[in-house]
Amino acid sequence: MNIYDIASLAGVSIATVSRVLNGSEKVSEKTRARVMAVIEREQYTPNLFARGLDQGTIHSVGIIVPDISDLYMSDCVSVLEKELEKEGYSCILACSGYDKKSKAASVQMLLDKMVDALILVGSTYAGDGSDSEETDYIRSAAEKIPVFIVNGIVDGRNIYCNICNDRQAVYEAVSLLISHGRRNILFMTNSGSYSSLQKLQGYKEGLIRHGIPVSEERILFPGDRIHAVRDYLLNTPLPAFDAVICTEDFLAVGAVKYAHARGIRIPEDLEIIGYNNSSLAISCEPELTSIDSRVEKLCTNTVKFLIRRLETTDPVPQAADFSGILAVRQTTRT
Amino acid sequence: MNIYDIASLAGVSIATVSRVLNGSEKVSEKTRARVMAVIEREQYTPNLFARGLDQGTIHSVGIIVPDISDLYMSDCVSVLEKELEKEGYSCILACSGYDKKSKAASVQMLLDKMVDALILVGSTYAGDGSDSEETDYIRSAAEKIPVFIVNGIVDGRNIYCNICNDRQAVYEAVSLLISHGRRNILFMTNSGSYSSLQKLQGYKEGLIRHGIPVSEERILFPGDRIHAVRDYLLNTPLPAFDAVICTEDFLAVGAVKYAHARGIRIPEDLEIIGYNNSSLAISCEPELTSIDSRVEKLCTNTVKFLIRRLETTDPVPQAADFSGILAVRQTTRT
DNA sequence: CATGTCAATGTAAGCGCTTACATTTTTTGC
DNA sequence: GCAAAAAATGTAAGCGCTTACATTGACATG
Repeated sequence: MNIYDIASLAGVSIATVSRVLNGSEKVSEKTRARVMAVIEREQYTPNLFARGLDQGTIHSVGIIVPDISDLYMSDCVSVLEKELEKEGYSCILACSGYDKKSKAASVQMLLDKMVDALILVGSTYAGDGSDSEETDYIRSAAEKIPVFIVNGIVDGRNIYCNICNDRQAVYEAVSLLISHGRRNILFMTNSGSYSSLQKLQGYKEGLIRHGIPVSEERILFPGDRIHAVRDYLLNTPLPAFDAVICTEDFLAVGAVKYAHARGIRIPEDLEIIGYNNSSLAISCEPELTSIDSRVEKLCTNTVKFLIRRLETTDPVPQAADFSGILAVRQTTRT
Repeated sequence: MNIYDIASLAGVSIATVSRVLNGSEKVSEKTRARVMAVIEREQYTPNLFARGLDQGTIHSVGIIVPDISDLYMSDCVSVLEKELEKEGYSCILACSGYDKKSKAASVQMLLDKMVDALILVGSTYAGDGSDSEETDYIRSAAEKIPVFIVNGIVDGRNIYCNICNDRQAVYEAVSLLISHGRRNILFMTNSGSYSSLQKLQGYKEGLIRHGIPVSEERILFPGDRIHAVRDYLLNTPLPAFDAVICTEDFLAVGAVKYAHARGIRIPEDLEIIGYNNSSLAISCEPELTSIDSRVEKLCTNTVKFLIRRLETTDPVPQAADFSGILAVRQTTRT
């Protein structure tokens, strides 16, 4: 069943059917009704590829996430999909994994699918200083279609970033803990991503601003050496540390677990702050105080930028950042 | 840059370029090399829509999940995407929400996108008995393209289901608890989905087989009445219940929380079993014993069925079921 | 009543590919 | 060295749309 069939059934030309389909004005009410009736009756839907061939787009965008099982990323995808659907775009999902090679492969795969734009969730690893090498595949994709990054920064033409101001958020978290009398605050992270670095930066600034020296041994990377960190948390006599800021809620849950194992009271003897304010934060015991990284805001704004970029000629900001918000629960004092 | 450009740059006809592109045998090595060189140099990728127009497919499948933020579903999508990508199919994701209307809308949306098949994750609600009405939109989609269901059952032509034998898994969990001397086992669920009903069935069968009467007041639906359930768990004097089987890990985490609040010892006084063996199960304290619902197996098999259905004429089973496996951790005795 | 306007509709040329069929070139057997 | 077979390549007809441009016919104007 194609446009010719519909045309002959309705006794009009294909051009008229096409006009009805596309809501063009130049059709009399009478014919429009007749054609619509046939379309309805036959349950006709136009062939998307034919339309795409003519127009160069089928209104799809590629979304790349390293790991869709990650709570933060699935939250992002959830919001992105909802917003894009509203605008008539479909989402082609690619789970890239974390290494550069496979990310680049996912980008290429989506480019081949002729998506109108690319959304990358989660920042690139910038920790090793080879930032420019890490992101060259992004820049090269951006030569063809606009690229939008949620929670990461890559600069370049046709690349648009939306980030949560993690540095500021952690800075404020540190300040809060210090106002509670904490002096020995640990920082725990498991990645060298752009946002993790920002968080670390906020941590350091927070300490320094309050005259507390930064000690490298209070910065923990369980990803690298899970056992060392475990031993540290289980065996270091208090109050060698009296608070922990984690860059992921699940790290905070881990910290809670070790503290419980030692009989440390939370939040009296130890305050713990997680990150992302995920569902984990409210389903564990005690409920986690956590920094809300504004997923909803970041993602709706990303789609706003995307639509503006694709469908208007209005200028689109290269970057937007939003402030994190501390959701206070049971692992910090009030 | 299109196939004509490549053809003239390489000094051949477009048919030859097309043959090179599609790996057809009838091209001499010499010309193939020459054409490939030009393709490479110009970074040419064929227009997918043109190809799709001719062949009627661009090798995409629609995946519908009620909520991608749900751990179970994102796990499914992760596996599905990985497997489909291997086979050269891309995934168009739709987050449908839970109600029938919007599920039907998502189905229609993906049908319009001309996907080759549909994968529905999570069962339909069959709890109200109106199963046939609930699933008619699935059957009508199945008239056009094959539909694959992960963890749910809808029967009909061109519909293929992969499920975890939840009934059996819960039956075995109940048996285990009874072998530990438990008699007052609660069952907690938050949905009326097909799989929840199966779990409930397994629960009842387990009790009956061991001569324990089924008591309706031991079957809890926090979704319906969260406060009533909360009160029950917080105030009912033990040993009115001595074990809980939950149809979701997060329900189990909630149960742990209430038990801790009362100072109930786990697993000595109360054993708790969760479901899905999610990352939640290992990140909480104590770690949850949980029923593994075989997501990996279900999803890889779904893709296996799908590929066989789309690319061969071999018959494909209408349904496959796999057994759940109990992952024993700290919330049950050993 | 001839003519110009304008709204409604139709005609046909792409969009960039694949592929059946036609044509040319190479190989093979004698 | 030639005919026939085989291999390589080319030509052109779609695939199902959109849309610029052409045509038609109704109506108003002088």
